[in-house]
Amino acid sequence: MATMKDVAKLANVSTSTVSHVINGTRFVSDDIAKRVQDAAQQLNYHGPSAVARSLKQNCTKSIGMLVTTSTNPFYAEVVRSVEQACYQQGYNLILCNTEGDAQRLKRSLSTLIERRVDGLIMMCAMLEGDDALIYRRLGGLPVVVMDWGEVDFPCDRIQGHSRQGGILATQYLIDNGHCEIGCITGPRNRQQANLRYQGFVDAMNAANLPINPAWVIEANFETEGGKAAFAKLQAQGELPSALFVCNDMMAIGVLHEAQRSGVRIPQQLSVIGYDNIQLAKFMTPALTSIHQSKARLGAAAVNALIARLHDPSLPPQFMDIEPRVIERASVIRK
Amino acid sequence: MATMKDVAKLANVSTSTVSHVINGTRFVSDDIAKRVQDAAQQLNYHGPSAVARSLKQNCTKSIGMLVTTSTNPFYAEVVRSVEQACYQQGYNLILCNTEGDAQRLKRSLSTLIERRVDGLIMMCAMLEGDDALIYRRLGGLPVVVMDWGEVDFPCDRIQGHSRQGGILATQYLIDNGHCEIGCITGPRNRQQANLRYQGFVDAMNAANLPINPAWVIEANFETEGGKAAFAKLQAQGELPSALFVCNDMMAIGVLHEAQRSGVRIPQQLSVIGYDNIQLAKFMTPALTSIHQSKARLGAAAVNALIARLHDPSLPPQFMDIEPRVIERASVIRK
DNA sequence: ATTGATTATCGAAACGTTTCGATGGTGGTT
DNA sequence: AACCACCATCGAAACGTTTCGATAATCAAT
Repeated sequence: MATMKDVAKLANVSTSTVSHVINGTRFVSDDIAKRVQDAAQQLNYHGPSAVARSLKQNCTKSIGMLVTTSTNPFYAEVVRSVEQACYQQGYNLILCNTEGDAQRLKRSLSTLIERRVDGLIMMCAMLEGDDALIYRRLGGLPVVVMDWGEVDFPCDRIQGHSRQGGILATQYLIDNGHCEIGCITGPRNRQQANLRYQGFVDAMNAANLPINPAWVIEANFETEGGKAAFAKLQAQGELPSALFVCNDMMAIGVLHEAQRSGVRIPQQLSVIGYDNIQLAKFMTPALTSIHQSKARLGAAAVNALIARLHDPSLPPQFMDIEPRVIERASVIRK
Repeated sequence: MATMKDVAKLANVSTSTVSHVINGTRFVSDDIAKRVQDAAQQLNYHGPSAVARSLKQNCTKSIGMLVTTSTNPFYAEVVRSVEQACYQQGYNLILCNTEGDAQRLKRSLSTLIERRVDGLIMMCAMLEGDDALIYRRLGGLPVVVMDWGEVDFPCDRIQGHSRQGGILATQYLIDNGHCEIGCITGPRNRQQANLRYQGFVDAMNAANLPINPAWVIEANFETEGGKAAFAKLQAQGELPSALFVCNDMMAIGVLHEAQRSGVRIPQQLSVIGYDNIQLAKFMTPALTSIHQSKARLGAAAVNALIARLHDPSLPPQFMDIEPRVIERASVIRK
């Protein structure tokens, strides 16, 4: 692959001149510029090597993203919007799945650091205990955290406004005349999962409705988990009249299991989900859900990162994206 | 960030020695090794800069992937398996969405080349006409194509065995006693879409069944497209007794629209999808589908790429992944 | 004529590694 | 004592850029 040197030699100018012509970074007389262009063309020179450039400029114009599983539709949509924002800002995205594996998270983090990404977006469970020492390695690398967990290193945070979302969902059920409301939560040790549940509690309390502990089930944010949770709920006897399921994937599992066991939704049981993934509207019945803009989440993360690149002294930023209810067919007025 | 030079200075050895100690690339006496380790620790040195290393070694240990939309569940699963394979082989994945935009494809391709990725995986519609000139830029960069389209530059190809899959799906419907079979295809200018349709035609012909052109509808592989296609089908009058929908996303649209307009599936209409995306089993009714292993597709692509890196003289490779029927509840025996 | 400002170009160092051909020291063989 | 082989380490060049200070030429003002 041809280099600037080659071009310079052929055009009989110095490499610096080539660099300036290619980048348009300072004035070069017309005929020399042309000579350089021609030489470049002739040698099939295509773009300065980003790796050499990065070495010299000490910045790679790339950002790393750690995500639990990029196939989860919610994550997938966020990843996509992150990539989109990167593209618009001239950055590239290096994507790493952790699959919930601490070892893999550590190794991926290390390679991202070695690759000298300019910043990091983390949307995955974080390391705890001794493993967390690895964050010391970051050495001032800007990080945006998009998910649960307390973090003991300085970073920016972008989140859905989960507590408010939980309230919104529950209130919506209440407003539709439901009093017996259950909740299928995500893993409660994850902050966002817990906040959604807290929102549920808040709304129930505010409405003076009792919470039946048998109707509160902790699951894993996966479809299978939702399925299992519903089976468990059903095995216990009496069903509530409505269910706040803390993400759409679990809600899909609930819908499926309900249908399988002859419980009609929404006639016998109303269900509201959370995340409003793209497929929610195509479920039968179409899933009522709490929408949080994945596009805004992703864009906000990238923007926060880049803002910090420009001014590393910025105080840690927190940003919540407002949720709202999307009414569809899985909740019935009682 | 500390460099090898710094470590070398502190440990009073040459940078080359540091390099060898860090990489374990040749014997170094114990005490010197220790001195180096200590110095590294003290300076908080973490890993050689991949960018400097890449510059010197002329290989980046990273591969680029161009994909139409990473949120599409099928693509998402393939991307994930690609990333997984990369991780296992010590590579990183730079992901770029094209969103079906030729301009964006071109720009992404350019930056990937400038970044000197070691190889490229393309799972997106390709450029045509003048734009295709850009492939000349590749200059010997190994490319694996995972999708439709004739390609006029040398590359490896990994694909689902779409024609066979189409036959499989159709034959399954026939085996279940269906004679009036329709087909909702993807965009026929895409090779894979067309092959699936061809498989449909093959199987129908082989069984001496007539193909009713009114029951063959071309759509766009999206949920909305499936929905629209079904609406169109229905507007035309008589429905077939079974439908081969050429991907699961469209099948989901069909299921949804059918339910909305009171057509019972599978009682009135059997449906078989294609791809067997993760959510297929959670639809109501659970979607019978043609499975193609996304994990194997992704792994095969990465392996082909890396094989070629090791031996660039390899002849172009073609690889098909075998499809098979996954029986669920959306097809009924007639 | 000298100086100064301006313009057009160049040359060399630097970025952080890896690599390869020295180099100097040690011990064993003749 | 001279030679050789081997070992541990070093030094310098190279990778492909960018950047900054230097240089040379032109022209205007003193």
